[in-house]
Amino acid sequence: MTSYIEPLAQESTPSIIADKLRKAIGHGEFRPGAQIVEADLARKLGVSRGPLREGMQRLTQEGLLVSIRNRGLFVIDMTPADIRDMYLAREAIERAAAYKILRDGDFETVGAALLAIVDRMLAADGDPAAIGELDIAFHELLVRLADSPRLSRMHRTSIIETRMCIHALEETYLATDARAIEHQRLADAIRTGDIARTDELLSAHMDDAIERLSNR
Amino acid sequence: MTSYIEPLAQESTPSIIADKLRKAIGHGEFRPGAQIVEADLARKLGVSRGPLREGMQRLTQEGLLVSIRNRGLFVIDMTPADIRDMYLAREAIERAAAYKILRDGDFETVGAALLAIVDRMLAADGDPAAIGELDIAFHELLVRLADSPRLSRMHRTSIIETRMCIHALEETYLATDARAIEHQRLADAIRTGDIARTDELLSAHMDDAIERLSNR
DNA sequence: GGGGTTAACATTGTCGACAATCTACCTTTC
DNA sequence: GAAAGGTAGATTGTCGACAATGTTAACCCC
Repeated sequence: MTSYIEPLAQESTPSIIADKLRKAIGHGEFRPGAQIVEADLARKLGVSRGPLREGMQRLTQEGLLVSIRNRGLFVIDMTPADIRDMYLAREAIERAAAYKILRDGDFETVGAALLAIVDRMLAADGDPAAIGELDIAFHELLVRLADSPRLSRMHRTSIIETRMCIHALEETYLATDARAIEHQRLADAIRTGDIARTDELLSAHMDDAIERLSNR
Repeated sequence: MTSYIEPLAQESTPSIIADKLRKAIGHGEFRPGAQIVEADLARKLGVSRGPLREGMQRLTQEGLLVSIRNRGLFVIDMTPADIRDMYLAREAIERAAAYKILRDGDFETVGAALLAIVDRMLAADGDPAAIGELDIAFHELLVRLADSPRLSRMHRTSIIETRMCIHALEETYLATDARAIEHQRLADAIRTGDIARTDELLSAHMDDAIERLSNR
């Protein structure tokens, strides 16, 4: 049971703006390489340029936007090298998360929760968009259940970048059951507490993803 | 040879401010838990509150500052749980960096460069401040030589947090040769390309650090 | 004396305006 | 005709002022 009495965290305007921008970028509302024009966006969001700029600085810090002085802010354009680097970072984070869960977490419960997502993937019956979302949900849940503020924060950025990639090539996105099976094996390894196998599967999983995204 | 002709990256004011703030926090100029008063700081830095706020948003995103709405920004106070979480993240990053170097980098050169730092640690002859700086330099170099923008960016935040911890208890900081030896073993493992041993030593190294910082 | 209300102060949040800079196009010159 | 120079437009960078909010302390009432 969670108490109703908890410190109420009023989010600051810049953080709300940052969230909205992240979603927009992840869902392809801003194309990679596109310029973010402050005045336009401020008008659309109904705020002035000040808070908007503050929010955009957050995304710049995360590496989702790149700043060119006196020119403006641009959405990052993921080169093949960027994709590899992003998966390197994601693997580092998710490995640490899995390791923490396996070592001093309730890996059986976590594994079961992950398998529930796999079930929904299998039920999605080849719908690329749905499977893509569930794929991301799987990895988000894995890191969230590791209960590490730092890993979660770092992971969030990687997830947005993953979304960008998936969105950029949704049409050529392979939505076979193979994806679901891969996740199922991983969840099973976690559920049974098999560290070595989890490590191996996670590593292979990332390599597969790079492979898929590079051969477009 | 590096060419003199290269794209000149003019850093934006917020990013310069963010750098200065990171240094100040890392070196204990702002104590953990202290409030950052915008007007004062803006005057000291010779800028207006606008760019300053943008820079501070970056540190908020990194988790170095926490924002309480209408109250202000405060330097993070590292609880024991935070220290553990920080080392979890640092280990994840440095492991990935070491792994990348060992797998497809020039691990002999990297190992040699790291050993050079160890030599300076041994030559520092027990000076806590010098050894602390070299300790950090060792880990910074390790990640930098992995040549991964994302790992480097994530690592930078962790390093500031490490600095905060070291600075907070510099007086009780153990400056024995044991620290240098630990790093020496690690550098040697990398130089000889021994993945398993690097993994093991890195993990033990982080556990040691947590141990040291928790038993104050 | 404890609890509640009120007023003054300090600090942050937001905005609009102006200055600095860059890009693109047009003009001039050889 | 091509290159250099100049100009207009658009966009970002910076600032100062004002509004909103929270805190503190004094004061009053019970």
